[in-house]
Amino acid sequence: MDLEVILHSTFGFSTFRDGQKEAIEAALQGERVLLIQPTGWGKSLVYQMIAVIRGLTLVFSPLRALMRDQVRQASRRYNIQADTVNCDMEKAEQIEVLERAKKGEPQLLFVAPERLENEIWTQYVQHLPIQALVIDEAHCISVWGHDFRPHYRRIVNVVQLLPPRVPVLAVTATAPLRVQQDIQKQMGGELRVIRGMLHRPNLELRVQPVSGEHEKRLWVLHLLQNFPGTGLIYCATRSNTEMISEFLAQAGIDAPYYHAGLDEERRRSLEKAFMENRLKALVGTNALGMGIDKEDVRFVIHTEFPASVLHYYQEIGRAGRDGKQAHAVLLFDPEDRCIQEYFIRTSRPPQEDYENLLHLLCNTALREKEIILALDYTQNQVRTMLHDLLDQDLVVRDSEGYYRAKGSGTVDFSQYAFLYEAKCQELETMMAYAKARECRMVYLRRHLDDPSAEPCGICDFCSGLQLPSFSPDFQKQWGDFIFHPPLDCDAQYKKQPIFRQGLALAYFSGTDVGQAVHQSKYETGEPFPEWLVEKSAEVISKELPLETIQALTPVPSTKSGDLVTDFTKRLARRLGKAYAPLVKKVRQTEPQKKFVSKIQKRHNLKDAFALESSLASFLFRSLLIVDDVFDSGVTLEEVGKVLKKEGVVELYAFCLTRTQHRGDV
DNA sequence: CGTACCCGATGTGTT
Repeated sequence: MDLEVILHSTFGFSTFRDGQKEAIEAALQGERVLLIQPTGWGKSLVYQMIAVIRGLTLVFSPLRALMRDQVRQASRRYNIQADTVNCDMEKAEQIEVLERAKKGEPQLLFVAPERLENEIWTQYVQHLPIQALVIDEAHCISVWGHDFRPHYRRIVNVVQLLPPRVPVLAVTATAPLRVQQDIQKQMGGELRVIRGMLHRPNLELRVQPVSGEHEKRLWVLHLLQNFPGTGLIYCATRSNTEMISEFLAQAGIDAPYYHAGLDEERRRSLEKAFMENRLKALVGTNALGMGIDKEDVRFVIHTEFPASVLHYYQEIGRAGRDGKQAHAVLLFDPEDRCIQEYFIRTSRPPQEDYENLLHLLCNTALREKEIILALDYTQNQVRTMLHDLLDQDLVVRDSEGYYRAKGSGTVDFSQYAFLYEAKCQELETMMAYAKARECRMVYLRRHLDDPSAEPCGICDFCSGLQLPSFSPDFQKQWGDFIFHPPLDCDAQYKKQPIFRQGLALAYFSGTDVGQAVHQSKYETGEPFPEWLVEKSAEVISKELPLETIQALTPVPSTKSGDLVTDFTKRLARRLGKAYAPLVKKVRQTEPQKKFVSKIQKRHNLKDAFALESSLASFLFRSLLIVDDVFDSGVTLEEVGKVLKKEGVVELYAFCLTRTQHRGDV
């Protein structure tokens, strides 16, 4: 078999890159190959060629968007038969593809690891003539497989079904030894590891020490005004992406926020706009990632450091793929470790939850969905626990998806404690990057176990160059920004959005507004202080179309002397608007637990509100509904619906505070 | 206070 001939005839290249041929040959000879090379090096060609030579090649891929791109690229560019099975397809469509695969027709078949427990899939899998198996973005096994996406630890089950010497290949840009070991477990045998050099000679690495979000904002704006081209801005939380994006908008820079809370359509349209250079930047959480395939990203700025060096290298790796000069700036504030520690802490539920779950499954066999409802945990929590219990052989899952406890065993948490320590260590290593007294690129590469690392010559350590700072005038011009978080009021009533617009004065946590609300609400019971009325009035006058709003309505409570009622009265007076308590609470609702799902909140509040006076639509076309804390938005929705039903046309919402956690869990 | 996939329950509107 002459690989060069195929390279030329199918792919149109005349020579292989260093390591490509080695990887292909090793895999074809039945070795288990882990190929580590930076993005853009040509890892897909390696498995595409294996597929061309061997036939039906099963590829595990982490994202549907990635699968789509790969199918398109393989079939359009190289005329390779490529297919995918995923949840945006109808059942019949899935069966069609699997029937074709049974006959060995597609050369490439892309699936997510979660496919493994799909009923249709399990019926077909024994009959598929799989000639090779590939794990794309294999670091996901380690980064996600331990908790977030446990199906990444089930890949080995498929590998073990394959006849011996069937090629098994894993590819990624980042696999330090710990990750390599996790990958090896899933590949089920001795690994041939091919490590390329992770040097990115055109990436200029910089660290800028900062303190607090005020200073960070100024730096981000300053950098954006000075960097040419387009880039990415990474934040640790969704709310920070929204804040940064709004700040930049006020400075005239179009850099929308991007995170997993946006719907698919919005995400795709942002990606497209970014690709077409219609945006200066995208401000995103780590959702901004593997789907972004743009050659000329000129800069990546981090407003908070990520969880590990691996994460950081992956994220900055999206800059400068075209080989031209690109910047990677980390705005470093050691205080930001708290948020990463929070993510580490909560990546697994507390021990007692495992015991509750195990206890529940002793008596009855339940499906995942039923467990979620019975115990009121999130899907992630339940899934993580179930897979841990499956691994420990304490629970079994039948073919219909029912889980039951096996007997009387106890959960062993020692492994998870070990993992916790490893993650903390990786966070330390990331933080030490900011303080490192050596070439930044060398530091990153060494911690990714890249064997050869020469100083890059262009990072701040090598070059001795710091980023030029901004002037006092600049600081004066942009320094007084205060963020008023928008409220996601996208719920519909009769195809119309219930609210035209919603606004909070500030976030609940970490702000003086939040503290004042907390104090009145949970400690003193005293009315909200007057400065809250004043600030609210200022913001409402500025941000909402006050002239069209006719009156203010409080979200009602069954309590008398309610804080919100009192506050709304004072606010209405201050704004010179009518105070109109049009809605009343008609029954007592359950006191809220800390984390309940949106569905349960809706259930709790259903028909809890009714019209106080039938004059609403007669008197008012346009109302502002006022509350103290915006959490999931369900309360506002319910109150809004009552008024909409009565014919009030325009509704606006104002809350003193908005929580930062998601209400949709 | 963040990441995805999958699947079936629920709600809304049309014929």
